[in-house]
Amino acid sequence: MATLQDIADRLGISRATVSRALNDFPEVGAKTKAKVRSVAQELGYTPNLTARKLISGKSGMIALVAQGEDWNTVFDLSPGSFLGTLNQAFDDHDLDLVMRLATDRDKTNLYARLAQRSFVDCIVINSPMVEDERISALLKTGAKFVVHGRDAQHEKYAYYDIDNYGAFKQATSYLLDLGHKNIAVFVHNEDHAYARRRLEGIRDAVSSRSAESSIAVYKDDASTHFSYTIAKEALSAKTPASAVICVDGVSQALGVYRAARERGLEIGRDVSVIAHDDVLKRWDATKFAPSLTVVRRPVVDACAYLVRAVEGIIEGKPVEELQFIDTAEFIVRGSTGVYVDSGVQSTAINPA
Amino acid sequence: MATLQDIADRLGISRATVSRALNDFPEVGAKTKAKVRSVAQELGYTPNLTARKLISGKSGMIALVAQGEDWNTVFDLSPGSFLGTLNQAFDDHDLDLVMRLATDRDKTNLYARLAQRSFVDCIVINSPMVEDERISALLKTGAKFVVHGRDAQHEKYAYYDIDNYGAFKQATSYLLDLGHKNIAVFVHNEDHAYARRRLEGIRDAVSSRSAESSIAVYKDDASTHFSYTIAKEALSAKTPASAVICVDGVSQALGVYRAARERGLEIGRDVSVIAHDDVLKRWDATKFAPSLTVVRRPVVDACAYLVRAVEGIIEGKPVEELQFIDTAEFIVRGSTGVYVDSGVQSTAINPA
DNA sequence: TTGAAAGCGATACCAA
DNA sequence: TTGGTATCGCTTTCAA
Repeated sequence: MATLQDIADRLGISRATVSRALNDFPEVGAKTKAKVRSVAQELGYTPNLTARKLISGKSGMIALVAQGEDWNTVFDLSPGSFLGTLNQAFDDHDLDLVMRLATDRDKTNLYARLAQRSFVDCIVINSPMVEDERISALLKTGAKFVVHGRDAQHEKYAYYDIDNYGAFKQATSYLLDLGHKNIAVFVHNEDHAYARRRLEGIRDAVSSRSAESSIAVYKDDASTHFSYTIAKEALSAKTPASAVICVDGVSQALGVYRAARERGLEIGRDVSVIAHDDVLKRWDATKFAPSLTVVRRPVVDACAYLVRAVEGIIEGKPVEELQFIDTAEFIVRGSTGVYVDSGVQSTAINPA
Repeated sequence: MATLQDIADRLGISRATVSRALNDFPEVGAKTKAKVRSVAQELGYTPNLTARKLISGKSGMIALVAQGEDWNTVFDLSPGSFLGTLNQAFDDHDLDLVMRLATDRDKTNLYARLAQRSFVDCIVINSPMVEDERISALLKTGAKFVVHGRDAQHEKYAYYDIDNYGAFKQATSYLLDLGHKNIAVFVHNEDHAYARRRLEGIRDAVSSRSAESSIAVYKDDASTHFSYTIAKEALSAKTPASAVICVDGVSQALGVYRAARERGLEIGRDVSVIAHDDVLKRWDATKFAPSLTVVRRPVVDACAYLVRAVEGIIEGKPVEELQFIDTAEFIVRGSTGVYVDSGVQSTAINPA
């Protein structure tokens, strides 16, 4: 529990000098610095972040606040490996990322407390809803925050998002080009801003074509064994889907693969599948058989942008300079192929 | 950004009185309190936790620090629903739980910084190793911490643990009583203290019997599709296992069920399975077919104990009073039955 | 290059 | 019941 004063007493100098020495101020002489550092080491000194925060306003701690009843819910949307990368990115900039679960009870209250008066320098929230009250609350209190994703209601805040609309429009166009006419769309919750935008992209792609193609949206409550239940439905409908778009993530594709297998349908030939790639370690899109065509968020870039936005917010930059919309990659693999009439065998354009 | 002083100025009283009023001290009169509260409300006052922490030493924040490269690794050991319950328990005691991922780079350094000098009042770590350097580091710095689990090397710290040894000894005895002689044991990492203790319980149960029963331990690196690979091995060995104990969790049992099904073996009759129940929402032991016999940690109790230990540590109680070892329930369900000779059909003692 | 001293915003003790 | 004041540990002018 050594303090600056302890070091100062030991060396017979003032605590101001000790502070400057430890913070590597240029005016302090090399030998003074060395002496101070060695005593600091010896006493096991570590700066008291609380005192530092009180005077300088900075603690170096960032909070990621996730909304949900338990962490499983959160992780369904934002997988652990992403959070690991994010953690790393903050680490590299000497920022400590802590995570806080906000249950529905807290809702806006917690955010205000955390950001306005608490120890963290900035808070990060993710997966906003189309109309997100957390963002409203944070804006009202003048808190420092960054959003991973973007709602549809507010404008003046820092965010990083991908072009969900464009990416899913492109993916859908690709399916239409392959000749698919009945496309099933699986979605957990349309009130998530990202889901809404992806659906818009899908719908616009379809309606921009003159051909009589159509989509059927299936709600998927995330507890139905990786969308298996709705996949069975979609594949056995009166006009069965020849292609499925999984809006939320690759885990949904597991159910489609299983349902297709059970009906004797071959993925990539009889049924095409596209999913959003959440970069889950356990379900790697490239390990699917056949490998899965995906729309992918560039994870490392995303993390770098988020860190940049957080640093910008801390420095007080205008939010207009901290709004990033990235393009998502569309990666064609083996799970998509040209449409073939049901019952008719045909060669697919899959890679071997 | 109103401060105590702002409220005091407004009312023409001292900031000491305002502080007492807001903290509901008995000596402050009812009407003074009312006036103070109304002005506080009006100005949107919220206490500055940083200042409070500096003087009182308390912020009301607790950090759960988990070791692992990413959160997936962590969640494999400590599932999200448990953390949700824990979060709730701290909430109920007006404590904020934040989570921090510690990668191997940080290791002991982070713990020292976080606990000794930082904003949190206490830190919680979980799943300690048999010899855990985090505990060493925390003890050395005199930090306030609580362990979920218990290592085998240190003594004087607060913890909550279940009787892993006793529970798995009981479970193994049960299998032996049913006549099983070749028992396979699946384990991720024997260096985890809980795994070590469970294995000891299993071994002691076996060696306390005169009969010639034996166990075979299979290492399971958690990436092998829910232990399917080692399950195939265990069931097709020269002397195949008639019973499997999954040390780490119910997800391992998925692989056993699959491997058994593939070999035409019936779980609960040809192969008995016991797992530790990690209370994963997605893989509920009662939803297995047949339902899974488990050793179970009482989750709600565990959380309550952990909160109690944290509060005790904050109040400065001696750690000896904050060491809890709970019994784990052994719940017999349909996945365990009397041993039958291979090839011989027999009625099992399963519930219908 | 260094030291003295003024805060940061609360809490807590001692007087009144 | 209230006010004045020291304090928590640090950063940051202002002087020397």
